Amino acid sequence: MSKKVPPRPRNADATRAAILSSARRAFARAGYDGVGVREIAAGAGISAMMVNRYFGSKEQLFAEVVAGIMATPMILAPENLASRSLGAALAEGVVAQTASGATPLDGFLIMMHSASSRRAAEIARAEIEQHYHRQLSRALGGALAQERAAIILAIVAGIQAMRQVIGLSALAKAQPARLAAILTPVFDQLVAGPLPAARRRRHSAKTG
Amino acid sequence: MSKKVPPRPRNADATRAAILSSARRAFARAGYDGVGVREIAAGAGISAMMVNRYFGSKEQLFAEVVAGIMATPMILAPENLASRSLGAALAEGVVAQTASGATPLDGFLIMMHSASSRRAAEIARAEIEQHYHRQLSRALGGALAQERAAIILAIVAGIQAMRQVIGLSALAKAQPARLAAILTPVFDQLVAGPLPAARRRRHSAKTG
DNA sequence: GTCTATAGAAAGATAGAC
DNA sequence: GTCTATCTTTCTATAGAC
Repeated sequence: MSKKVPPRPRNADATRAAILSSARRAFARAGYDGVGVREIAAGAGISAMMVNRYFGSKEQLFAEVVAGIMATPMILAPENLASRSLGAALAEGVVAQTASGATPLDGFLIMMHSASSRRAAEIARAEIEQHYHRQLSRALGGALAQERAAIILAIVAGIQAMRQVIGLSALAKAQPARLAAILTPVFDQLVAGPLPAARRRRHSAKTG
Repeated sequence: MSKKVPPRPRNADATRAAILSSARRAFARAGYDGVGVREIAAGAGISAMMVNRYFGSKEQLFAEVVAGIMATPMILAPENLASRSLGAALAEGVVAQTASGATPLDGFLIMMHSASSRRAAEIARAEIEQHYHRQLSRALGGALAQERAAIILAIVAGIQAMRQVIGLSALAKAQPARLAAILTPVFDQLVAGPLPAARRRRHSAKTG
């Protein structure tokens, strides 16, 4: 063959974006350790070498992917939290967005799948605390706000994990409305927070 | 040196148990992909070759570790569920057992850390459904028992993940009593299940 | 039953041509 | 900017001596 393999049109921005997109999909599916740079490169339609040329290392690429995901608003974004009943918003949001292969929560998938890598877990923890936990703690306020926010995050992560990662039948096949009905009072309770002792026994007894 | 390296005393049962113990610790810490047979062997005080000699392959060793864990009762064992307030038992149990490097919940850690491996996820799902979810659904009873049981499992898994895998500060550093105080009403609500509409507002108003 | 030594595959990262 | 080819390391698994 006299004609060389036609080199890909040179476009740094497009290539960089293609790598990020491919990496996001790959990390969400198989985690940091479960995917190689060759596979990521193939998904972007380039050769393996380019990944390191653009991002320096697999680890730096992972960090950029995680940062990009954290920069996107999601269920716990302030807009959703301020608009209506927090409990209902959280319940409906988490049920809807963990249903199918919804991309908005790639972040949780990536973190779950990458948790076995020490470095990946550290990156995930830092980003979660900076973005989600900080925002949610402030939105909640009241006593034990940090602990309540952390527990809400843990519940969201647990639902995500059992539904999409493990694929627990009772969650994966459940009717969304039923799950939301179960979860709404749970989140409502966590949003309301511990009532002062004097009021504790009157909680939810208003119309009794 | 004329004296050879003294070979380890030959004891098949002890060696096998040592490998299983080391593997359990290693898998819980770093997941299926995150640990090599060399490391497992070192933890058992033997050479890497012995792992495959005893268990055939790394995957078979993993399967035996998981099976061994699932055979052991834990927080969700029927005894605990039947003894007292289910919500309080669940809350105190999960808080206490996710605190330090408690071994009883190695199972959750291993599954979380190994979730990126397709085979590991399948093993985990089958075992969870057969043991924990089945037991818990029966213990709960009532409407939507399967969904409620699955959500309880998801919450336990989420707390575990955020506390021990991710290491979210607000959970890792929190006082156990405070976490239990927040979680008890959450679990109580899930254990009680959705009340008939006529009774809903009287829930927890008994001694008011 | 246990060891040392190594085969064979796959990973991340790099060199140098075009 | 992109490629092919290769370096180096690390992994699982096996062979063969003692």
